[in-house]
Amino acid sequence: MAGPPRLTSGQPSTEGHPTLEQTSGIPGGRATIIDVAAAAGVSRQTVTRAMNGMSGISAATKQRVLAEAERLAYRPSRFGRGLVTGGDHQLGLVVNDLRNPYTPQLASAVFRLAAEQGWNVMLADVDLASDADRMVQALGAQTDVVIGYLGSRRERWRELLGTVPMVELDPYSEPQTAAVWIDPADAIEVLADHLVETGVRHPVVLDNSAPDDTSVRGALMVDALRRRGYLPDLVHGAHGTAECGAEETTRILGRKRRLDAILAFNDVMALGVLQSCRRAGVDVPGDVRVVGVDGLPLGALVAPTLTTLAVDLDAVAREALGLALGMLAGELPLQGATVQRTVRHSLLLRESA
Amino acid sequence: MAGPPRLTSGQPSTEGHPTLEQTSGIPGGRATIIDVAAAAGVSRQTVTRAMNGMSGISAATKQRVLAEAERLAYRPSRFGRGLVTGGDHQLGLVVNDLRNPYTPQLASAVFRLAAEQGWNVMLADVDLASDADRMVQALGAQTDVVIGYLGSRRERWRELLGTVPMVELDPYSEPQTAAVWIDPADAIEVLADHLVETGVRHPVVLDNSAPDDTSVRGALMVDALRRRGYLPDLVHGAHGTAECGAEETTRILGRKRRLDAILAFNDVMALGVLQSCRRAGVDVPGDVRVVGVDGLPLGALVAPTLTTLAVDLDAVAREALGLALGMLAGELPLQGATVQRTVRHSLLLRESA
DNA sequence: CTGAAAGCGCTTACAG
DNA sequence: CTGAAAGCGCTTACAG
Repeated sequence: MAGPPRLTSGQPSTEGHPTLEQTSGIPGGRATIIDVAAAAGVSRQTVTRAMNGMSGISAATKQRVLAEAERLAYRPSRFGRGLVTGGDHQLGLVVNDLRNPYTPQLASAVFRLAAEQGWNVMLADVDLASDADRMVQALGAQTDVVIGYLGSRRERWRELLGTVPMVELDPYSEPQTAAVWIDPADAIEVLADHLVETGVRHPVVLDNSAPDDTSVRGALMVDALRRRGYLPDLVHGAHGTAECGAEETTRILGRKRRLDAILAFNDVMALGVLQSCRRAGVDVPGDVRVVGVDGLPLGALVAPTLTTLAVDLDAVAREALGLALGMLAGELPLQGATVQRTVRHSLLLRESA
Repeated sequence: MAGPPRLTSGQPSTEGHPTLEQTSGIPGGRATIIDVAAAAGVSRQTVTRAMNGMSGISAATKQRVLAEAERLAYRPSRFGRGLVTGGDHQLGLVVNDLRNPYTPQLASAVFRLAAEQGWNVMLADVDLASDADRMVQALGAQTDVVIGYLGSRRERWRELLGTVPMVELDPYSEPQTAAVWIDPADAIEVLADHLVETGVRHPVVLDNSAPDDTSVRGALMVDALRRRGYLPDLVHGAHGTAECGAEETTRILGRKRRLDAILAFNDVMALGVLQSCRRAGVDVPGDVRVVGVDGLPLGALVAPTLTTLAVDLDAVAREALGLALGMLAGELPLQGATVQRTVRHSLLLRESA
């Protein structure tokens, strides 16, 4: 069995291939059904019949029409067709960075549920986008409803989306629209109790936030620990990535003597923490206990496996889609009164704590 | 700082909220610009001016129109608008399973590049989809060009996509359309040499395929090893997941005495291999060397870090988009003669081999 | 500041 | 088997 042929690679066999305009003579650039009809000497609806494999057309005519269509590189306009057929339902999903494993996990949950209901999904990754505002606006123009992470830009994006209904995921403060809260508070209490029981003395919270700021999640962790008599350190990691988690951990380990637990903002950062501990010869959970947040399957693949505050992302997707479809059906208000749902984390004990 | 409010959770405050039809009196269900114009007692283009924030409208009229629009839950049709404005460029991306970390890695590369050029991306995950065929057809109806993994269903999907140009990623055999090969052949040769140099004697290839089948990639590995005098075992894992990699490894380790290298079909399976080795007390790379394919960043987070055949997914995205845009611009043929590009893997030595 | 007219590209009845 | 007519919902000139 040989590898793929290499003759064509990097050297397309089409040098000097004439452009569409040159071959077709269509001045506007793109052929319409009128152009094809004229070229084939038939009416518009005969072209429709040929293109869509409908009945009521002779084999000869069909063949002639299809040949002209191909010659003119004719592709029916999705707008023209959608206008008359109504088109499919289209869901917009705004996410932050597909390279963070949390994102595809959420996206796949939304995607699966949407597909079951016959909805298509358009994705906007506002972290990867060169121009997030334009991207969000374009998303709104192409979709019937938008779900997603809006963060601090939500007011601006609410404007850009115009009349498109919106469901915010994990709002950072009281939302103006429909929203699904993802609430770690209960799980953090359970976790804090667990740390007490296992004899932890000097926990550190590794947040994902600017140095002068603290995330809601980080604040909840610190508060839960304080109420149990701890004096937790709060460390601000700038990026929510494994690299950042690793760097901060190396710094912490170099500085603190008596540290015996690290609560990371999310699983990905926690994986970085584990890596740093491993390299520093710090035993987890023997010397230091490590906990993440999110419940990514990934956490079960590392050694030690990662204890985490897990979210049921299928539930998040279900609630979000429920709100979105309810708004579209007119059963829920589009604006003004906000409708909210909550999905809570739960402590998933694995090996690292 | 308190957690999110819980008053509203699970108990929407909108019980008995009247439906759109009840409030608006629009029989068809959804209001159009005509309905709003009639309700506000103005013409259609005055409604357009109000909705789109255009000039040439008095504040009073604007306010009245917007109020009626909101009351009727009016949202402009994307088809009506697109027909006249032309609409945005829309790229369709067909992928296999977002939960496999390879997929978002590829998707994010495509996404970033597309966004730079002002394109939106619609995603179809044909593994998660309940009805993949319908999904692909819907994708074609909403997009200007489709890129993606088609596997063995490509002929059927080619039909479903109709006139929408298509770029196949990593075809399993000679494609009928434009395609980007992802070719591990060179890297496999380099890897095989490396295994020889490091004294490996009894390598096993852990493929992702049916028991009576072998993937191209697996076959290339076996062949490269044979040509160097090895008698490699070929194991068929059914799923290409970490779980599957782990299970098969446990089985292999239980059976084989002299195994000293495992070449996995992909990184995710290799992570399962590492996990199984760890649990069985088998040292990697001391007792067994482990290699994956894909070059996922994830492989740098585990212990030992994963040696792998890496692909430059940015290059894959670049080639694929180049072909797609070339076809749309009429610079490349849409059908018939196929245009192909190739991106090659390269050996990325980390700790596991 | 406002509206009557034309048209975007397609499909769906309806006649022949 | 084929075509003339109407219409999907919107925006873009153009007149007033």
